[in-house]
Amino acid sequence: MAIRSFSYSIHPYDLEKTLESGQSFQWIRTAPHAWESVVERDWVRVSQPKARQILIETTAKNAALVDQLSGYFQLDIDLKRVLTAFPKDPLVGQALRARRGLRLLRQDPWICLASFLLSSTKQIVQIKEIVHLISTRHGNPVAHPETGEMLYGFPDAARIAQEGEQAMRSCKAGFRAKYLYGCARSIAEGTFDLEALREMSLEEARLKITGLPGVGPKIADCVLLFAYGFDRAFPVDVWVHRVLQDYYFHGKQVARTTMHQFIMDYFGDHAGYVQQYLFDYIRSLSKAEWRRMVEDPARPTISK
DNA sequence: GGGATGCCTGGATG
DNA sequence: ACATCCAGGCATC
Repeated sequence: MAIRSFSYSIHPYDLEKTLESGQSFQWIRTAPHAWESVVERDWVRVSQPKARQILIETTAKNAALVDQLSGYFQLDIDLKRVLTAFPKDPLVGQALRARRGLRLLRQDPWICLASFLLSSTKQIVQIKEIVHLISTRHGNPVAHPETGEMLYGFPDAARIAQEGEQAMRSCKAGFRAKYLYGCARSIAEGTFDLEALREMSLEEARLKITGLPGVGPKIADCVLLFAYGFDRAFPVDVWVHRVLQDYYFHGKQVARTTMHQFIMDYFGDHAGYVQQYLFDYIRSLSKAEWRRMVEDPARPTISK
C-alpha cells in the first residue's frame, strides 16, 4: 500500500500539546513525536520531525481527504493572531507560555460527540480506552501499510445504532451506553442532522444539540468548539469552573448566568481557545502552585 | 431554578 | 486486604 507524504512548514504548532490536551481521544502515540489513527477508511500518521514542520502520511488516494486532514489539524489558522486576542492577565499569560503551540483541532462532529458522551466522570486514559474498544470491536478494519497490523476507525452512528446499547456497555461505556446509543439512533434515523448545525448561530446550535440524550451544556460546548469551530463556545467542566470561581471571582459562588456573562465579556471572540489553554494548564499545576496563583494580588478583579 | 442523588466502573486513597 | 471515594456530566426529583 502506497503512502503519500505531505509536509507543512508551520509555526507555532506543538503537536504533542495539541493531541494530548484532551480534545481528541483516538490518536495513538507510536513514537516520541508521531501519532497514528484511522480517518474515514484510511490510515494516517501525523508527526512533528522538526519544531517548524508537520508531516502527514496517509494511504488516502483522494485529495479530499488530504484537504480534510489539513482542516482537521487546523494548518491554515494564524495562531499568533488568535493569541493576541486573549485577555491579558497573569493566569492567561502563564498558560500561554506553558502551552505555546497548542491548537484547537477541527474534528468530525459524530466522533467528537460520541467521544464526549463517553467522557462524563471519566479520566482521559479511560475515555481513550473506551473509544479504542468501540473502534476495534465495531469499526472498519484498515491494514497498517508498514506492518500489516489491523487498525480500526471509529464506527459511524448507523453501526452503533445497529449494535445496540448492550454492545456499548460491554465496551466499558457504563451508563453512558444509553446516551451513545440514543444519539446514534437519532442520527442514523435522520431525526437529528449533525450537518445542519453548521448553518446555525452558536445559541441555536447549542439549543439544538442539548436536545440529544446525554448532551448537557458541557458536552454541547465541547462538540460546538472542537467539531464545529464555534470559537465562543466555552466548555465549563469542574476544572474550569474552579479557575473561574477561585481566580476571577476570588472564591465567591456566582450564578450560572453571571458566570456565562463574564466568560463572554472577558474572554471574547476566541473564548473557547482561551478555555483550552486554561484547562490544559491548570490541570498540570500542583496544589501549591495553584494556591500561589489564586493568591496573586495582581489577579484581575471583576467589576460588574 | 439551585441543589442533592443515582448512574457504570476502574483506579486512587485511606 | 478491603472499603470508600471520586473522576473533564446528565437527568431526575
